[in-house]
Amino acid sequence: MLTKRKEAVLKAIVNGYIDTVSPVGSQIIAGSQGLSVSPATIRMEMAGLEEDGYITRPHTSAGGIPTDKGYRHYVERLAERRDLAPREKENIQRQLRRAYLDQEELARLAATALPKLTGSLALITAPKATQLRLKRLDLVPVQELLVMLLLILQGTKIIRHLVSLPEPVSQQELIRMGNKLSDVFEGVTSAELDVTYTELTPLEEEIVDLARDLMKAEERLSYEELFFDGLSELFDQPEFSEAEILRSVLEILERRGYLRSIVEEVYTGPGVQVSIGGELQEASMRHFSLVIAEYGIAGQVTGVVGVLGPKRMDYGRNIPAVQFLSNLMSQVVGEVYQ
Amino acid sequence: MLTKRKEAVLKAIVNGYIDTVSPVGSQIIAGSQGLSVSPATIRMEMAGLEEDGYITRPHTSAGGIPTDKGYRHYVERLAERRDLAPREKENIQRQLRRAYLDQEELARLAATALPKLTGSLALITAPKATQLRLKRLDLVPVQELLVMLLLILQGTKIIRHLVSLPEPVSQQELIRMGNKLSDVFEGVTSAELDVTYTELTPLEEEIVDLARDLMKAEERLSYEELFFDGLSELFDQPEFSEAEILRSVLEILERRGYLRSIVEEVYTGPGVQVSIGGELQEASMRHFSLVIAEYGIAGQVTGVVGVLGPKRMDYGRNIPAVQFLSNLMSQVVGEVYQ
DNA sequence: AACTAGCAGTCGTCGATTGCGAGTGCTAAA
DNA sequence: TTTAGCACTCGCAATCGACGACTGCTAGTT
Repeated sequence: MLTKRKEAVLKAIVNGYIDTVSPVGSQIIAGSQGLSVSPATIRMEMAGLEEDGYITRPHTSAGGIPTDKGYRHYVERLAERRDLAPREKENIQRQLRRAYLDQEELARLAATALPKLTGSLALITAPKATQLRLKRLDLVPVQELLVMLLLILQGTKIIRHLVSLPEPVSQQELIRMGNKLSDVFEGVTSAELDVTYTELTPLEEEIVDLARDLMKAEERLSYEELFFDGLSELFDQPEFSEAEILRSVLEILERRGYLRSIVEEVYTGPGVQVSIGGELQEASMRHFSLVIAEYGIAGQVTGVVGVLGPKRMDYGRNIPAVQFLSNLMSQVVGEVYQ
Repeated sequence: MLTKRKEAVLKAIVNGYIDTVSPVGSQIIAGSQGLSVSPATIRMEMAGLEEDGYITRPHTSAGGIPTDKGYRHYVERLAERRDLAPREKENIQRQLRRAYLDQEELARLAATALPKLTGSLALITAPKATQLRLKRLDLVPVQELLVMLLLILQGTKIIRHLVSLPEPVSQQELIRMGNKLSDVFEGVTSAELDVTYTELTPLEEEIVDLARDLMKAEERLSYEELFFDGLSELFDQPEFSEAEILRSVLEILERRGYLRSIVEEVYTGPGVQVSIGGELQEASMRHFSLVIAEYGIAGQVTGVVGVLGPKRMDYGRNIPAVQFLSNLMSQVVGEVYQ
């Protein structure tokens, strides 16, 4: 357990380091509010903090910088949360309102808004329903032996697939089939899409089978596509002035699979989650922190929203920002799903 | 006009610079094949080339590096085109085949394939039809007073839009309307979507009006979304080891509007177009070249495919690569549009 | 007249050296 | 327990010089 004063020193170090991106020495700490002791005393405390693993020093005679453990303590107990300004909130709200139809668009818009607020890279997955419901099924001719199967699902989601026909089918017939199948299976989940239900022609059965497979495949998908935005915001951070670090991050971002796994792994419960540096596994993430939260309707449709930034990001601001976006997106998604 | 030998020297300089990314001196040039004269003679030629603006020197006693003018001459007359290996072609073909339904997906896949081939960033727009044709119209209930209007267009494109109803309409009625309107207006262009055609209820008229507006708006859109991929490929290039340049490029890429305008401006005719450094306007593009080509069916559906890379990219390979992708994508798009 | 060998001179790069200043750890006194 | 003082440690930036890659020029060769 840290003493009150040690905590104050740690807080000053983290705040200072977030500010200046360089090791902070005892004199500067002594000058910070709430600590009216001499630098020498501070140094004693720093020695203690170093021993306990909250800070390190780049070299013998340099100031302290927080370790992952130090950041963690800071995030959990020391950082003062500063909510977004009402103006900022309204702005975002207005932007997201524009896209409550297309949920991918929603995610994309959110991904555009976040970086400016947080100085970090935004990571967002489109909302994903755990159970899909069919609202309508269409068959649209493309070529003589090729039709597009269109599954329109609850929540404005659409699945498309090309189907090869064994023999030509008239457009009238396709429309009839679409109407019939829509009629029979409206509002049904993938599990309930059963061909034994009614009397169907062989071709109709085949299409229903295909539709079920498509819906199941979609449900199995762990997450919708992951959007990110704000790379340049990230690159503005002084600690990333070396191209090497940037390169490694870029590589990871382009390997989307990895990011998805990180998002899933990190995510362990409701509310905003913070992962700092080494906590993210993967060596090249050493210099980064991730702040994420789930959004949507629990058990029905959910997605993930978060930011990836330098370890020394402004947690006090970013955590509420992610929180706010998560709530807002839940609300927007909820409107379409009732 | 350049003499044969001056051209040979220029070619050696460009090739050498592309290889080593550092100024190339007279001795190295003298050693290159096809030039059996002494370095001193080369120096004379180099002096001439410099005077004519084909090369510069970073400082008095350094080798030559090509200017934009030098590259231009190289691209147009000197570079030896080297086509992709059959193996590479097959690979790409196989990849693109997977997505001939979703044309956005097609663009995305192409954008993933190109960077590896060219060591550059890929830029691709999804195919865009100059004139849209309606294949089907659906009305799907979302909430009591909210329906989703779905326009299914030729070429598997879909437009979605939410419509607020003045009063509740039964699902049966919505389906009936969808079928009726699909029936009346099947295969029609936006210009022909005219409410005076048949007898329609006020609500139906309203929907047709909306559909026409949506299609027109879509047609007016100058280009579909622009995809890019391969940033890390770009960052591997040694001349971009300074973070400053990277930052400026990233900013431009995130300002998608600018890229779109560049693509449109640069594009002036059929075949592969090359723009080098300063030819791209915009100061921060000084170090880059763009190789782009149109694809699709002229006058019907077109998109743009290209790569953005360092000025010293391998033009001899990248130009055929872009050419190949343009042809391939034209073919794939053609299959859906017949 | 065209080419080349030779040479003096230019200029960037790299490594070593140095001085400076920020910041520490320790000791001894308050 | 706190603080003042001081010697000491390091990183950083600036300076310097040696080195070497090239050039431009001149004078001689083919």
